Amino acid sequence: MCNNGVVPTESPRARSTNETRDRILDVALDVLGDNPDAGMGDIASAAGVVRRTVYGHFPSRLDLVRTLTERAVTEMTAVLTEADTPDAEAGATWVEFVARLWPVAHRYRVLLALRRGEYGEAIHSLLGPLDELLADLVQRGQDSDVFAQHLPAGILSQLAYGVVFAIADSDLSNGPPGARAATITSLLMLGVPETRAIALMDDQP
Amino acid sequence: MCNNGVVPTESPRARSTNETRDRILDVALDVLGDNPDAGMGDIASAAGVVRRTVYGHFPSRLDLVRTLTERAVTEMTAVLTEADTPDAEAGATWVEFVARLWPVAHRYRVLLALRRGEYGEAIHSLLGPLDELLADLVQRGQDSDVFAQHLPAGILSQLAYGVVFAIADSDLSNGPPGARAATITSLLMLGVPETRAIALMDDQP
DNA sequence: CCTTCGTTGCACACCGGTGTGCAATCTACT
DNA sequence: AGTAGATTGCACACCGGTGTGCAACGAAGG
Repeated sequence: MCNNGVVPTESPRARSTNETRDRILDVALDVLGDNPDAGMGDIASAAGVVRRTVYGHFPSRLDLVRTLTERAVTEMTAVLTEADTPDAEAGATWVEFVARLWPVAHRYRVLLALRRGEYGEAIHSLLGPLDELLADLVQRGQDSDVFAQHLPAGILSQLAYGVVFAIADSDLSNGPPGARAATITSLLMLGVPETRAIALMDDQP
Repeated sequence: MCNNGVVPTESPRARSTNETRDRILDVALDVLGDNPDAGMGDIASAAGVVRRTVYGHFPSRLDLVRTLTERAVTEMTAVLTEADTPDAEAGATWVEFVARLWPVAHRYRVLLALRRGEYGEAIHSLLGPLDELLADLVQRGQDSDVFAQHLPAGILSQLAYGVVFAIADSDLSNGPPGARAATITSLLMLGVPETRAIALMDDQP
């Protein structure tokens, strides 16, 4: 146990272990993204591993999903804080946010389907804090008359980033057209006029 | 077999049969709406009938779902044709359409969840013709510069009435606020300016 | 060398939902 | 009364996914 360096250099043994664990998580996102009802066996096969091994890392299917969700929340929260410069105009912040969110939403598109059903409760609770941050952003936009007030911020934020996931989960999920569609659609839903929305998007390509 | 009247008066025997059949369908919408993964047993119980009886009317679960979908398509198509007066402005037609569509979308909200998964293909194919009608309406709106053209009509129509179902499936699905939220949100997505959208809604309350 | 630990390949039990078979029952119609 | 048809209450087989147990293998690490 010689851990002299400042960095907690993991033993090559543990590193290999974490690699398979991460690979399982990555491939699970992929497989479940295509078929949310895929079984542990399908995930294991796709990861080049035996079903039993998956259970070695994740005692139950719920554990797998929960870990996936935690990752998603972490990444999305990071994306939001990166994009959120409190003194900036809310519309510009939103554009920045969706641009960074897009690839993440595409990776975690499975959560849209898993939100309902068995794991819905677990997922929803993990998503809670992020929802609040989002609602705050929309609220700021409404306070500064950048976003419309036809709906309360809590609901409007849900709809706006719900549609981003919906588009990320649809056929046109690939490439810039999808990202652009998601951005402008959500902006319109937030009450940003079309001309203004387009201007915002062209500011930060 | 005395069928003298002009109306094909069904024998009270067959009528009673159809009643249970219809009750199963109605209650299935309700049960599946709350839990899309509910089994045939749950539906049977809720309908005050034994599981075996359900299989008497619908040989397989797929048959049940298909029948439900066919009903939905029929009702929604009717709603669309009622609201569609080809010479009217597209925005007003859309408002009229969503207003009539709302209760139907709420009843058939389960289709949103069932769209993915096993029955997705069957549902999607049945929904095809309706999708085309919807795309046509949106196209007309775009041609007359009432709807924005940031997205092709086929995609925009999907998003616009997808959000109606999404709201009908959400918590605020009950009462006028939900219907109003769905109408204005979809209008905004279609590129109708907020002030114009509100004016349209107030025209036909 | 020998231990440790992740991985493997079986095995198994369990569960829940699906769909079927069949005799019994009840009710409406003849 | 007798019959046809819907409903019932079991029974059963089947399937697929879940989660566990255990012996064996194989490579890193002391």
